[in-house]
Amino acid sequence: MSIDPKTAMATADDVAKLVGVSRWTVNRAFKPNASISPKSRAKVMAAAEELGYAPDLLAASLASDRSNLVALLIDDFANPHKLQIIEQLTRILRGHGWDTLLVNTLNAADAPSALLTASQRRVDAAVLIGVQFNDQELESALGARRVRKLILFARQSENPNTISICCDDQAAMTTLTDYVGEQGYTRPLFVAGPQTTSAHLLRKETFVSRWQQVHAQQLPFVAVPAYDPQLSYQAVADHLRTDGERPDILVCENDALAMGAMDALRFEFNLRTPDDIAVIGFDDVPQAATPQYQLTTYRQPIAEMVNALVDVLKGTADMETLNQFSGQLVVRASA
Amino acid sequence: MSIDPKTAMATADDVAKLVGVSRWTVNRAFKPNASISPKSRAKVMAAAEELGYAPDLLAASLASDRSNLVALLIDDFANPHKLQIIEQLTRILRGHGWDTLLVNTLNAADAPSALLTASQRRVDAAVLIGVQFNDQELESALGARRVRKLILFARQSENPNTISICCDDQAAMTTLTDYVGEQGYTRPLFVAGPQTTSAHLLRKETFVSRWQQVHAQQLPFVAVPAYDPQLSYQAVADHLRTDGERPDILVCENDALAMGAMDALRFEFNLRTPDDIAVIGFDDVPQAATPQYQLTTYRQPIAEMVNALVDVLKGTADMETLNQFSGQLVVRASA
DNA sequence: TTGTAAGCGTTATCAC
DNA sequence: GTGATAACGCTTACAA
Repeated sequence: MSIDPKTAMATADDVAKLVGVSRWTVNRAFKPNASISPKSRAKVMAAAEELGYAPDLLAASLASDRSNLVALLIDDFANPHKLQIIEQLTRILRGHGWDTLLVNTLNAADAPSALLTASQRRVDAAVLIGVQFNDQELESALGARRVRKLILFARQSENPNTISICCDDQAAMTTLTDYVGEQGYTRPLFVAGPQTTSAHLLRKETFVSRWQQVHAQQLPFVAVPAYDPQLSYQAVADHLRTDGERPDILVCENDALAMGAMDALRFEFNLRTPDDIAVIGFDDVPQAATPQYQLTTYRQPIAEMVNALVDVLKGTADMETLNQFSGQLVVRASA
Repeated sequence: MSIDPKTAMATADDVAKLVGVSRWTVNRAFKPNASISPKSRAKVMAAAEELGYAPDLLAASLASDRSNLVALLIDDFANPHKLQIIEQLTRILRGHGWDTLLVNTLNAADAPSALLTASQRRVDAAVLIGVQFNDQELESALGARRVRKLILFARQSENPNTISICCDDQAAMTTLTDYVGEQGYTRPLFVAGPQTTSAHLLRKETFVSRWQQVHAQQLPFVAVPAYDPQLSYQAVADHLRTDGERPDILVCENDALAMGAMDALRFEFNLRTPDDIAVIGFDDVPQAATPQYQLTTYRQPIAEMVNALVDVLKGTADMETLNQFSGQLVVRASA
């Protein structure tokens, strides 16, 4: 059943003994740029192979105070965009030598405890992605103080103790707002996510203020309690059923909401997109490109942002531009 | 920017000094069932709070040889079912005190290296979920004998050195096959995933042999190179375009393939489901329940299976029943 | 290029 | 209930 190694795991000392060198030499053989003769290294590596030795990363982390571990905190698994981000983050980080601890923070109340766990594992950084964790809670959480680097990914923050790697949401949303105007839509309905933190409010407020500035018109909106297509479906269906004036476009905070909204239009009201009501999203998830959605949306440069995260970890990042990434509007049939 | 604790992190010794007890007493205060007086514990906890102390899990793992870490190896991020499994695994494991290392194994060749990394972090177990990793490769990776427990989740294995936590796929597929027959379908087309390992072939072979046994009829199939709806869309579209006889039902190895297949029917051929061609899947992903799919499928008891994984980690599992879970057919409109 | 000594912060085990 | 000793396997400095 279980693979119980009969003999204890080989250590650097065992290898050293076998080769007839010091433990340090064994260690150097495993360091890329260590000063060691090719001959010694070859001998060490051969012996290591024979004994099945590989350096113990736990002991290494303890001694060096660098874990090469990053904690990824997520609480929002209904949004398919998260799967994309997880994929890219884990892949690119691993390519640069970091492993990823995935922590499912059940809800906002659980986030401080998740952060504490991460700090106890001595992660080099904790990356919060979409976690409902407002700046105030962040400030007071013990875990937050214990974590070396606290990084908000794809989300802005006003907290000076955190590093925010994200698009310029205002700029992105302005692009999108102007596009909606140019296309001739006149009665937008904004479909927003949870209205819990200032960061969550940003896209909506940018859209609303920009629209009012140009069209001098109050805007209705729907608030969905989570970035979950099914909840969006319900909220949009309820709203359209009760509210009098029918919008001509649904401007959605992200694709998860947009897809649910579009489904509601089609299956609850038999409305076509974009002929009856247009829909526009944010994120460009894979499903957005499928024939049933053909969703017009805004794509963030995730890979670039992850590479910036790597720079932050290495300490070589340009901190000024970290929250100024810009993506692109992806125009499809839905709006 | 980063939250560099000005003072070094407090250790158990610091707390001990402040309280005026020994380091071991501090440690006991943090152990649930340690023999320590409530008074001592309270004093220790107060001091710990003051100093921002929390036990270092790295040092604890090193000393105790138990990491409370599980590595999750995944190489298949296009399948939305993975997100569900990840969510439940991370949540339930965390509830029992295990953290999860998420390793993105880029491809089959990369899996041994991912396993090595995990072992170097001294994980208590490595869980392979959907990794294209055949039994032979498994065997050689196991040769290193570095991972304590190697667990295949939601997949069968013939390798006696691994622990397989999964449904009885033959039984499940037989249920499904019989349902298809009972519904009166006569010309099934099987939509299969990668034909790389024996485990991947299992569902298809079960369906084919069961069908032939009852209907004495050869069965066509399509092989999709990955569990990706988009690739399934293409493969199914190509097949239906070239092949003469039109099937009356697509039996898909899982929902990811089924959704792509259904999209192809609708958008490439303007065929309706189930009137023109029915579709049946496996997994019951959230999208399967949406109005556009209404997918008939088979749901595995993921939460139960994860709880079994916890038992395996604790060493309290009944090893006999680990690969005998049974799920249920979820009948919706698609077949 | 190679070796030595002194930690890193815990836990296991035994004594008191 | 509490305290002390010896690991755990590596890294950092420095010496040879």
